Amino acid sequence: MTPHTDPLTTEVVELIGSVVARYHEEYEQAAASHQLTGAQARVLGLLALQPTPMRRIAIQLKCEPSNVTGIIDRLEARGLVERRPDPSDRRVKVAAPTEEGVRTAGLLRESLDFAREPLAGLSVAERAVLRDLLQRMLG
Amino acid sequence: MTPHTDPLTTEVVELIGSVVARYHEEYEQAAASHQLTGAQARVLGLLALQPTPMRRIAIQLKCEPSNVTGIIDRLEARGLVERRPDPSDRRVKVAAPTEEGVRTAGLLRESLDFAREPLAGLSVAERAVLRDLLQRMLG
DNA sequence: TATTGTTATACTCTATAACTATA
DNA sequence: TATAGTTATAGAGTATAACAATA
Repeated sequence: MTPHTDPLTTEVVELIGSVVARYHEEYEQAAASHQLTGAQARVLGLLALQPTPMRRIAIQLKCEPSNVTGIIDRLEARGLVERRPDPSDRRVKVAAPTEEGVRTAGLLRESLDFAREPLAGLSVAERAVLRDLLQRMLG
Repeated sequence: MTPHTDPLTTEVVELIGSVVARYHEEYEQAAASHQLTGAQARVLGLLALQPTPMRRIAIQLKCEPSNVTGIIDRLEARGLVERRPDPSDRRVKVAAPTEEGVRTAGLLRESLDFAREPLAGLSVAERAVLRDLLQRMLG
């Protein structure tokens, strides 16, 4: 019922906190190495998977739609993203990465060494166990 | 050498991304439930462990010292933190939580359900395995 | 001279509310 | 009338540079 009171759980909680801190640090660093903010890098990563309407970006970022306007504005000013009309609904604007945007998203992904490097220290079997435990943690 | 190219590692990397996203979401939510921003909650948590000079807070937050001034200003205006002189060096100001700050930090810690709830689904042995794998990942 | 904390400035992200153009 | 996107506004975090007080 209250596993957070036992020392083992506390230890795991703190380790997760460390993983989160490290992940963020390296993510921001990777973004900065391409002159992008974290939010810009996140959006560019999304769009590299699939061109996306403004509204949907806001949902995926869990932020207000008005914020997306600015983020896309800045990515567009950098030539990494463009707004396209949606033929089926003229209210909608679909954000899509330009060629350079796709390239930058690829580099960004490669420079995210976080998981690659530390996971190299784990065997295949251990990585499989980690995957299963994380999956169960996330429900 | 390049474990990120194999599907298993990719899966683990994505799971870690999910853990990070969920951790942040719940952290911000817990902070907001006490009318605090994430940065304010983080600093209050630090100070609850130990009163800390401004400079040191900046180092622990990995940000510029000038930012800490504003964060402490806002916590001080809320009566959660106070600045104390350091008798041994009159340049230094030590930020310390007030009584209410200590109380708020405690409530904050309790409302961080993130790890408590999902970890309840793992057995003690599984939590121990998870702890060991995370420790090795973090080097 | 070097260090601590602050101020001033500028940019980005964030939420809220009001607006427009479509539907 | 409802929805998609934008604009306007205000608050918070961030970095940079310059400054006062102290070491």
